[in-house]
Amino acid sequence: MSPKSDGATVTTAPETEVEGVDNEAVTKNLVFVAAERLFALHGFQNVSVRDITAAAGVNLASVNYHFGSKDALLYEIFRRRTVELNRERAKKLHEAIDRHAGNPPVREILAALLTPPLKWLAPDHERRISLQFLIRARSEGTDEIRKVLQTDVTHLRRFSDALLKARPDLPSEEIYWRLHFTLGMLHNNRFAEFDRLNVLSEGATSEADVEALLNRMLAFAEAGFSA
Amino acid sequence: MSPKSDGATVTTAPETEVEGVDNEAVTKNLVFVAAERLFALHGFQNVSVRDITAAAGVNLASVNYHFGSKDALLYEIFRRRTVELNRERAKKLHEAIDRHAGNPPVREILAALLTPPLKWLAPDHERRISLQFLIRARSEGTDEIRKVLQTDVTHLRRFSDALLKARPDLPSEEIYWRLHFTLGMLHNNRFAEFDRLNVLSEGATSEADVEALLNRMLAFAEAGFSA
DNA sequence: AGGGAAGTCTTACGGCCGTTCGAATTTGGC
DNA sequence: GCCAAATTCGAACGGCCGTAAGACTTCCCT
Repeated sequence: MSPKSDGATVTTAPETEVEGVDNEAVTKNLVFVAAERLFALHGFQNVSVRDITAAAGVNLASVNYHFGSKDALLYEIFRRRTVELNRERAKKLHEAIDRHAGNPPVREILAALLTPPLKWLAPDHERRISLQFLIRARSEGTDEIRKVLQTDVTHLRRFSDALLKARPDLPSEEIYWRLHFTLGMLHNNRFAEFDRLNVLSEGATSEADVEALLNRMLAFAEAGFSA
Repeated sequence: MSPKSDGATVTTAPETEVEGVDNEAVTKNLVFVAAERLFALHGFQNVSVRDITAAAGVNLASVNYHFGSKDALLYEIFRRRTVELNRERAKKLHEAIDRHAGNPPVREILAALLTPPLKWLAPDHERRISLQFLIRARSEGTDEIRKVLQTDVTHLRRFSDALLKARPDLPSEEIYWRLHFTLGMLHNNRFAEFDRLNVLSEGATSEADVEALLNRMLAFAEAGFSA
């Protein structure tokens, strides 16, 4: 039987790295990791199922057997990484809310939004490629992914609500627009854009120091919210 | 003979709209306009040569006859629109430089950078679809386009130089990063992102008022540069 | 040890793609 | 009106793609 559309058969957290010893679903993980990397580097349309299975060292039919289709594979990677990233963000946001009696300042809200993805961006972080994947999937994904992005704003609303409370003096539309701008800054962090920036600055900029990049982005965005 | 790789045969400004009456290269223009629209709406990989020629009402072979290949068609659209946009930006920048004795303030530099694309974004502007095309081509384009974007930073350097002069107190790397952030805000202006924003704000935001959007972006970015 | 489920493998089908070719047609100069 | 060049047209070629079918192997449970 084909294990399509289960999502719950693997009970013990199907992480990227195989836990402990070789257990079940080794092939599925190999496909998942290889596909994520290739999609992130070359885009969804430019990577064939044959490319994925060859890079993973598994049989061609593995993608359709374990995920149902190429589209479903993309969607599953997108879903898992999005959930993972948003969980980190939500955790940081709630910590900030608790720390400030339910009404954290703008900078802390933005830090909860930006810190997780920027940490993933670190050169040695195991989720570095995942972040590139997510950025790409946002604009190059399938119709289903695009529909989810446009429809499901529950995660984002947590942050807009917090910002509305932190700056009740601002019109709500102003809050939404500035959040939109901030997200634009974040989503611009693609490898290609960094390369462009490095050429422009003649090597004076480096995205390797993500701590400094985070501080810069926070300072820029916070100032924008204080305008 | 096939008119590949000429670029100079049409001497009288091959604009989108056919000038005066029907002259030469009508088919080429039909293909150009149809391809630009389809690429902007659905992405390069998701639009076939057959889609383009069908939408343009011309023969299938027209793309290869007039442009050489599908890739070359994409590149020509990208090149023409980029030149057009950057010319408007450079004109505004030089006007600002003349107005301020060679050293315009940050806001005027940013206005020169952001005003042209935001004007194109107006609902009734004839370049509205061109801007969407350019934003898409930046991340989904061919290797050649990506190479040009990364290599040719001469246009961008005009703005970074002006910003360096306007804010000599800031470290140069700081200028480059903030310019990078500002461009990220700009490139986030895709239809899909506007839709998402509209859902989040429950209709409170509207991208139709590009004048207001420009002012918001300028205020945000200028504040970011003043941080 | 047996048997069924789960997974892997080879192979190939049908389809859409970009591109090309040669013929047909139109255009422009004389 | 003629001829040559430019353009348009119909048709097809070769190729890569996602997916499925069916045989085969491995694993696990009783």
